[in-house]
Amino acid sequence: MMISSRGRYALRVMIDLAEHDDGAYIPMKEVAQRQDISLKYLEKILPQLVAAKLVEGQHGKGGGYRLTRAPENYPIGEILRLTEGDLAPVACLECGAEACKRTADCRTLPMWSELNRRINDYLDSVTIADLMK
Amino acid sequence: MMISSRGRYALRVMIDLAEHDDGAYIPMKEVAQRQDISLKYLEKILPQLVAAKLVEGQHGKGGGYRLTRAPENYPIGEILRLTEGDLAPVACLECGAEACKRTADCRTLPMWSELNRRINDYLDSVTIADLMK
DNA sequence: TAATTACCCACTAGATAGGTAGGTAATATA
DNA sequence: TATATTACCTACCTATCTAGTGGGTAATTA
Repeated sequence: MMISSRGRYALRVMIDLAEHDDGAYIPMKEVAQRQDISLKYLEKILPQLVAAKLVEGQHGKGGGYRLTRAPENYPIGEILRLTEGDLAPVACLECGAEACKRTADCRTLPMWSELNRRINDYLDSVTIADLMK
Repeated sequence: MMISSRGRYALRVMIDLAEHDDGAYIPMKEVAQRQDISLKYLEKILPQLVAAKLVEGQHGKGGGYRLTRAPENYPIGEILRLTEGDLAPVACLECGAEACKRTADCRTLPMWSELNRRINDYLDSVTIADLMK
């Protein structure tokens, strides 16, 4: 399995924020209840989304989170690459991967590259707006 | 990351057997040396390939392994689904997965299904013959 | 000032990956 | 028949990762 709970939860939070967006901040407590996800666990994921400016957080009463873009401007691939670290199907295609010595005449590398391209292309062709009710 | 060493090694063994096929059995000791993979680890993978009749094994001197089909009749997807257990990108699409209660109106399930379809379709469109030198 | 909310840090149980060690069973050859 | 060779089997190990929990602090509003 390729996509962990972290990435799937991030996606569900973003969709939830999009579907309940009325301009106000939405506290994560509400999202956690609606989505039936541990609030504590979400609190570890959200700061990463804030740092990447996918959402903005506001402290205090009346605070919470809110999207920074229109839903159609969030490609799913962007959210997953951020939260999962990478979507590469094999280790040698991961971002910081050190070149393996077999790279030059590796029989399988071209196939992995093409698979990687297809996965990313598809996930970048879908947006949050496509997944809303 | 989605494809573990187990699946990648299985693939490299199959390609090695295909490239060195002269009708005789090829001992795994040779393959392990050529591919620079732990023989002990390969010995844990091969019985699974034998059980699925992807290769046949022969004991004793002059023994080893040999492909049971022509290289163009091995879709990569078949080998990987066997050795990896599953290629599903998310847990809820795995073979023995119990239905999650959100399935009915899950926003993300259709996307995961389509991704799953694309991954399997591509990997089934490539064969061992395509990966040989 | 009190309540609320984001955010930070440390810890943990369980699962999995990627092996290693030490054998036994089957087969060919001398 | 003896020996070497090879597949194949069982048990074990260690490091890493996942999906959390617990206990706070900082910022903001009412």
